[in-house]
Amino acid sequence: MTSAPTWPGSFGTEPKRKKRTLSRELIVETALRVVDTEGLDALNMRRVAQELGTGAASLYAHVANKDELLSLLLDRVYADLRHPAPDPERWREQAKDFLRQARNNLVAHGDLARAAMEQNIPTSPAALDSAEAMLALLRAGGLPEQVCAYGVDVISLYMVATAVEESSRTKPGEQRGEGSAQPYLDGIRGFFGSLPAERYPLIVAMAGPLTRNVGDERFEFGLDLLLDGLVAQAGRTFD
Amino acid sequence: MTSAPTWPGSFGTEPKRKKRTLSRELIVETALRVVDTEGLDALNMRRVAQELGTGAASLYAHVANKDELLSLLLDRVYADLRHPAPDPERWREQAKDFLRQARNNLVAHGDLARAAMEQNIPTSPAALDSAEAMLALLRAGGLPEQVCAYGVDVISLYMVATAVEESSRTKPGEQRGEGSAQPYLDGIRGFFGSLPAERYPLIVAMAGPLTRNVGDERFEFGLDLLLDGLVAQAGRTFD
DNA sequence: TCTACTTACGAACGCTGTTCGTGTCAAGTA
DNA sequence: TACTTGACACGAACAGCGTTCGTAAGTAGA
Repeated sequence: MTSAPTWPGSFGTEPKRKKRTLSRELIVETALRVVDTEGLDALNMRRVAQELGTGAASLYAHVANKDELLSLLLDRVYADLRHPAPDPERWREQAKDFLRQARNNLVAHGDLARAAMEQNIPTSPAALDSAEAMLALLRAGGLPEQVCAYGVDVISLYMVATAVEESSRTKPGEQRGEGSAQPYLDGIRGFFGSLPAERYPLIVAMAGPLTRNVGDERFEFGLDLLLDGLVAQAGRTFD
Repeated sequence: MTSAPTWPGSFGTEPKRKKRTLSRELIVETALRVVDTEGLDALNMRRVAQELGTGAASLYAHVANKDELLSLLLDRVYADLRHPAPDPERWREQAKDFLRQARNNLVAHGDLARAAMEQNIPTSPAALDSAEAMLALLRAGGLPEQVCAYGVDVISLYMVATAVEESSRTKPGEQRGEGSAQPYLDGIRGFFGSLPAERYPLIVAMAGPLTRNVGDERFEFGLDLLLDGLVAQAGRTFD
């Protein structure tokens, strides 16, 4: 097919094509989708730009750099949390529910948790809301201020660390499900069991318990451990 | 100065220069030095090769890739740990000593802890030795098998996570010391204090306790919390 | 001496984050 | 209406990084 000739400056020239419109929110949502489907390591400026039908350089009008994009991603995810109204009679169960929620929320985005590990101090709006909510629950439980202050740190570290741990057991972009970690843990179990027993008697003997994978049992164990341990610090003094 | 002419194949030819000799151990030690002085982000194959007076490609005869180098680095660091002989009468104090040792050992290498976060299951010789030692201590305390199995996971996560947290408060390559985290925490304290009190009443009111920085108090708090909490799980049943 | 294997390592490749320079568009002003 | 300014869009290019490929050198064994 022969293309029609183009006449410069002729009457009725076709109007210039409108530039596409980006926004910070659009970029963040797109980046989150990339992480969800392909994992954190697949997230790069070109990949996000490709999804948006533009070039990587275009993103820099809206986000300073990739680090900022990651911060925005995390804040976006933390914004999905619902904060309970503290009830002194039920603070403990509320705390556990909230932490389950927080962890599931983070785990739902696969290995994004790895980025969360590097930004543990809450500085963004949603993360601060989350920290405030957790503090409120611990205070509702009547724990002393300093115990709550240190406690919220320990608890947060645990929550994020377990999310990282969980994500390392599934493939990037893969949805976490009942058996998603099983193949990995089976492999570890086999590895533990095959170690030389004279050097690692306990690991070999306990390969099964070490790699036990029953729903959220491991996380729940940690929650009880943390809260029992926290309550036990109520009488602690600080110089 | 006019250079002396070079005669090909002449008598008394100067012997060929000997190729330098690398080794996996040398590469690991060099990489560790780079991390110690410049931080984890400065660690790359070219940087290590430069320190060794060679090219990055040379390293690949000894390490498969950068990931393997990181694994070797961590194993190298874990190898510095001394493992206590468990004493049932003192298992708890021994556990705390061991964890202090493990954390200080990791923290001594600055932000290398971030790499440790991504390899939480012990698979290398030294890490396995460490896990075995920790298990031995918990078992010496008479705790049930499954409690020890899950406990060693929680404790390990906490130890590594706090090392990561610690490293995020000092500059890469900077030695951790008494006041190294103070400027950072002062900044956070100021930030917390300046937040809108109607949205964040507890964070604003507790800015001081939240950013309290007294020696290893925060870590020690976590140790007691964890061990108290662990002991409290002794009677727990698992389906 | 020759062969085979191991190690050493430069050049080059693909990928990633980011900057620079140019173009486009919209709003405001004269 | 024409011009100016600022914000946004975005290709080309740059520097840096992990890694591979091909070639060279050294060593051990036959």
